[in-house]
Amino acid sequence: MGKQEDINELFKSSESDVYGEGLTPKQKRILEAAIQMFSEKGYSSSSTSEIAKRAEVAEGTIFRHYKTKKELLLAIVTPVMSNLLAPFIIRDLDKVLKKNYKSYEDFLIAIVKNRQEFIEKHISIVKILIQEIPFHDELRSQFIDRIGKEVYTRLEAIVSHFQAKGELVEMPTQTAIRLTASSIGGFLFARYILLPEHDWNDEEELKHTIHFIMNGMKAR
Amino acid sequence: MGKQEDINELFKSSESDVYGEGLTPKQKRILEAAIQMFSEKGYSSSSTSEIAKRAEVAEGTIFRHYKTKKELLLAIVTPVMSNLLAPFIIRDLDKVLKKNYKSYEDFLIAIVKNRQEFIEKHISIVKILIQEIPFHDELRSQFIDRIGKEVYTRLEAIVSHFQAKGELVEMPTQTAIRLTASSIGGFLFARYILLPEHDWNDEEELKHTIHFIMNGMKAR
DNA sequence: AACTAAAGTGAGTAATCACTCATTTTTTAT
DNA sequence: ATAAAAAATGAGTGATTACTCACTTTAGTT
Repeated sequence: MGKQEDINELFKSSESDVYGEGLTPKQKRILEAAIQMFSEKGYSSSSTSEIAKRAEVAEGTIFRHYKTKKELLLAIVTPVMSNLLAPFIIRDLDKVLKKNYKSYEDFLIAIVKNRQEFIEKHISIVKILIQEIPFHDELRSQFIDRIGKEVYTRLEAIVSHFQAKGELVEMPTQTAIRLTASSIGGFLFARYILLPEHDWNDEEELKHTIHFIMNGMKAR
Repeated sequence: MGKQEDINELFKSSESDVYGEGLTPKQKRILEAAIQMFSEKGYSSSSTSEIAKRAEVAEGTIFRHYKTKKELLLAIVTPVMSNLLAPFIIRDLDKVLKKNYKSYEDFLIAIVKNRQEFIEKHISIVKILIQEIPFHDELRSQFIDRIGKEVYTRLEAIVSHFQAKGELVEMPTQTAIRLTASSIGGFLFARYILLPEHDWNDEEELKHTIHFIMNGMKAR
């Protein structure tokens, strides 16, 4: 059904390659098994002993690589958190906007298609992230401080940019961002979490969704 | 901060008054403690022993009233699930629509204000419901079969009604419902879950949100 | 007051939990 | 080939888990 996670690509090394460059085969199996279990049963209903069993590895091996169970969770979830919203964190955003996107609509289409690919590829981990964020302070503060605020700042700039061009109606940028994000987030949520088995026409739905946003906020 | 749950009102009796009419004082304290803990730490990270401690009750008392821990969860969550979407399940919907709401906009304003009150009152339990639905088959199937489908049918009728009046642009009703629900759900999510501490101007936000929906889907 | 049913108790149960560590196996460097 | 380092093991740890049960207390009825 869903595509397999590409463990190698996502977990290569956290920041630079200061940390070890590769993963042990068994370490990979541990991550795969943990991702499976966490997304199926939730973090705290998943026992390390069953993760070990699924990975066909001794339980001790898990704790050789990850000091605690929570560290294992963070190792899984942190890289997607960083990459999920990465496209929003760009230098010289203003130049990029002027060059690449002549309308808010173009910008939205590009960003959604791009993020949809990513989500599709890492849907299990995205699920875990969404599920566990409310219960782990480290996760929440990491998300809000490091990612959320930065992304929000960029989005503010983008919306202001197109408002100044007279393309979007004047309303608090905060509200504009919320409405845009809700519409797109609502689509992705319905598409991948609520009714993933439904027979979706992605192209068509995306078109409707973005037209809806544009009409809803169009300056007239 | 948040308002207290009104245990008495919500848990009076499941269906008719066939079941016992009231709750023991200790039973009430158990429910209050469990709601608190489940919403703070999640269902499976909450132990029955700590629930008992918070309720100042012997652990055995919990199991006198609820055979299992999961039965306790269902006792908490089922009544809000029923009441949350109850206003959508109305007989003679068409008459109600024609009499009470002359536009889709009026309908939306009424329904959102009504549901916002309910969510505000029972926000902890709504959180629990959202958190636990993915992990409990009984919950999910109950929600989809008994509530979801019925509500969806009504919404379909409502959207068709206003499309026929020429008020809404022609698009698949499914898509129209999704877009409407995303916009409103996005507001409620931001308002009560993502940034509950933010200084919200509810009236203003609601106005923007509904204008956004109306413009986005207006027939022109 | 006497009887009954329901409510409440808390010590006890087996199972499971995350995690440790002494030891063995495998990989790497020389 | 040999030594050193890293990876892997699995039996064992005390703590905690959901749940039971024989028993006591409370509430309601006559």
